[in-house]
Amino acid sequence: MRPVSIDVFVRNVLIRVNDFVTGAEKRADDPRMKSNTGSVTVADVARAAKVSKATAARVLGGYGVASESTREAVNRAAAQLGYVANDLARSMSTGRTGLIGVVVGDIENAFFSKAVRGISDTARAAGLNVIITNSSETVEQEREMVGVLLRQRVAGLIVAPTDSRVVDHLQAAIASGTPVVTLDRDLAALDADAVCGADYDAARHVMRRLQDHGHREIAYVTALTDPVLQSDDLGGVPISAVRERLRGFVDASREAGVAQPEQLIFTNAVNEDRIFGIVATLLQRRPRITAVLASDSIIGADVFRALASAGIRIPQDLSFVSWFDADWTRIASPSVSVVDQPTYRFGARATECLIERLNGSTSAPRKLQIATNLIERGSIGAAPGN
Amino acid sequence: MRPVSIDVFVRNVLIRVNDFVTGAEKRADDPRMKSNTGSVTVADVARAAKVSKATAARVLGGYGVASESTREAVNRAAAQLGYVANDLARSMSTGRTGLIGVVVGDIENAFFSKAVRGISDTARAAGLNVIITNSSETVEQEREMVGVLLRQRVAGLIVAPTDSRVVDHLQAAIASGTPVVTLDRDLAALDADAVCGADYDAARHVMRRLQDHGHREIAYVTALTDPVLQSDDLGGVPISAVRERLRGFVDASREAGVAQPEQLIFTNAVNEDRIFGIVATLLQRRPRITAVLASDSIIGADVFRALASAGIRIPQDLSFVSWFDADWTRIASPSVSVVDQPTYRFGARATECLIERLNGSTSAPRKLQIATNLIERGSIGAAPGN
DNA sequence: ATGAAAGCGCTAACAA
DNA sequence: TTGTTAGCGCTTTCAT
Repeated sequence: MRPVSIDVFVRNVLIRVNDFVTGAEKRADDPRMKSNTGSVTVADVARAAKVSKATAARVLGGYGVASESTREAVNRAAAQLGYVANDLARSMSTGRTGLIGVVVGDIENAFFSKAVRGISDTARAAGLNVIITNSSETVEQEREMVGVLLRQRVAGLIVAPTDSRVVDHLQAAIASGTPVVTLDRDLAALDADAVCGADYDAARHVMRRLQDHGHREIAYVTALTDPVLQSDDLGGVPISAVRERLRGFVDASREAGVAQPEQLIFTNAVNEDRIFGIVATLLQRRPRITAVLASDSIIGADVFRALASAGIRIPQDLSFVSWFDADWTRIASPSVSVVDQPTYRFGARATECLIERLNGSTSAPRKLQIATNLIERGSIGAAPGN
Repeated sequence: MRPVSIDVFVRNVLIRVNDFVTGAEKRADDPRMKSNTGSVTVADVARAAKVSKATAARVLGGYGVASESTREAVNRAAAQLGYVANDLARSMSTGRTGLIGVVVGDIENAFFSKAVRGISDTARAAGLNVIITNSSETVEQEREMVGVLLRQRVAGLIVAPTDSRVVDHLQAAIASGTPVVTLDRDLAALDADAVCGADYDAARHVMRRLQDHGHREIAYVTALTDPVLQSDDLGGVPISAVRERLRGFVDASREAGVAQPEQLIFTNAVNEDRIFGIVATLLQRRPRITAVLASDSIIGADVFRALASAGIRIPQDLSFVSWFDADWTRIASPSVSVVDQPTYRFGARATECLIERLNGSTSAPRKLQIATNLIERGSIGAAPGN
């Protein structure tokens, strides 16, 4: 027989909970009446199960030991009262939150949402939860989000940093004991693990392929703003992934005998209008540009449309390659050749790195390069005779 | 002159922090040596600023009052020590976390990532933070994630529920005082606010449009599994959005004189292979199917490719409409007409609803319908003579 | 304007 | 195996 008195008491409590909605006064008949969160605590469960708080906590928290009978009694009481553990309190005591903080540039970008999936899956498998935030590719928001996550006391941080010149907030995080792994982008000035694509190699590989098809005047379209490209070399480019691609592009062009490859970099591809404008000017250029590289799939999509609406035939008139294997690249006609970035794996590896750090690894920062291969589809053809 | 002693002390501390990396022993010269998180606390700041804990907490927490001079002293000390507030402790005391929990079906789906963006923006504007989780469209994971969020003591929940027959976990959340708003899908059995698209109307509108073009034999492709469609009516369909679209589809078909519209519903469109198979059988049917509706943009993308690879010309041979204005629909050739679901707005409105509840609103659950309009592009044409 | 002390819900010694 | 007692870092009366 179950202890009937408890059942009755429970019903009473539940009714009260419903009556007052917030549950703030659910224990109105309890002289202490202190609860501000309105939730059932270990103390409540302990009382109902007629054991000490510590004992109840042990079985509820799954640590320490307890006899089968008390274990049962506590669990029953917990179930009846609708006990929900308070992870905040638990974290306070243990000093561990089991939370991983993530800051991506743009969650709407398939590149990142796929990476986030990789992070979530890997983290969950390790018993960690994930908080995802967005920087909108601005340092201000990035800094703010890092602050929010640090105040939430995340165990570690995975960040796709917006600007390699701004590392103080991440440096501070590391210094205070919160490991950081950067995603897709490496920060030379930061002693942190980094998981990136092999962007330089990928760019060179694409260029070689194009050059094999007779292309020389190849354009590169990027969201980068003008000013950062002013400097002689590419040192000013604030995102390593972009910089490495550009370096690969420039080196390969130069080796193929292009005198001024920098002039074939088209910047400010930040929205549809800009991109249509870029494509228009790009098509005017003489000697004729015979191939175009898009720095990411968002840009690529608009470049493709601009090209199509300008009546350009791919690949007869012009060859085209985009970074990232987005959905649209297989639906486009012709289907678009892409540099496949396995971003799910980026996320998974980054999380694994972070977990190693959480387990105490203090080895030198590791800079991981994930191989990216060129998926050839229908958008690369021979350079038209010029 | 700054108090030099503090500066020196600070350096000392900082050096130690770096030496020991975790910072766990940073106050090794402090006899208490109790810190397990390794972070600077209000007590540390108070001591450095030579004020009481309460005073330091007041200025650091931005509540209560303090004289300009102490305010300054405290802030300086905090900056020098690298104080980072502990939101866990803060939440413990105040009983409020300022966190919104979100459970979506699939973060990789642009539909949801856009909604998530709407949620994040709106939440942040209200000073709330967001935890995003994934159910992978399974009830088990949905339940688990709701549990995680509840234990994290989120202030409220926004959920895209996977199965309208499983509401106990959400019911429990509401009963214990955590408001819930469902996104994209309504749960008849749950007394919660819901923000959905006007799916029934949208389906009827698309159908009317198609019928105006002479179409009668119109197919509907959905990820729904067979069994749930067994019942006579559509009552068994576990996702309201899908159900409403199907109802609209069936009603409109019937009104146009189609005897058995249910037979034009093609189920199990869960992956590329299945969808190519579905399209193959769909094309065999006689009388000939002249138009196809895809239940979402993931399905739509594969249907479009299957159609294309089968050599079907759109819209001459067949008209095609997909739900959701995904990227690929404008890149496809012809561009695809879509039912535009402003999911950013779905997310924003859902968050607004939730915030109203957090502010104490106890009005009856509101079921919001966001209008969805048909964006006509190039994939709808006259039905070919049959 | 400032300080002392209690407490949020939990875990973690230490005893019994 | 179980209970007692201190905290975790913060907020919040209540005095001063």
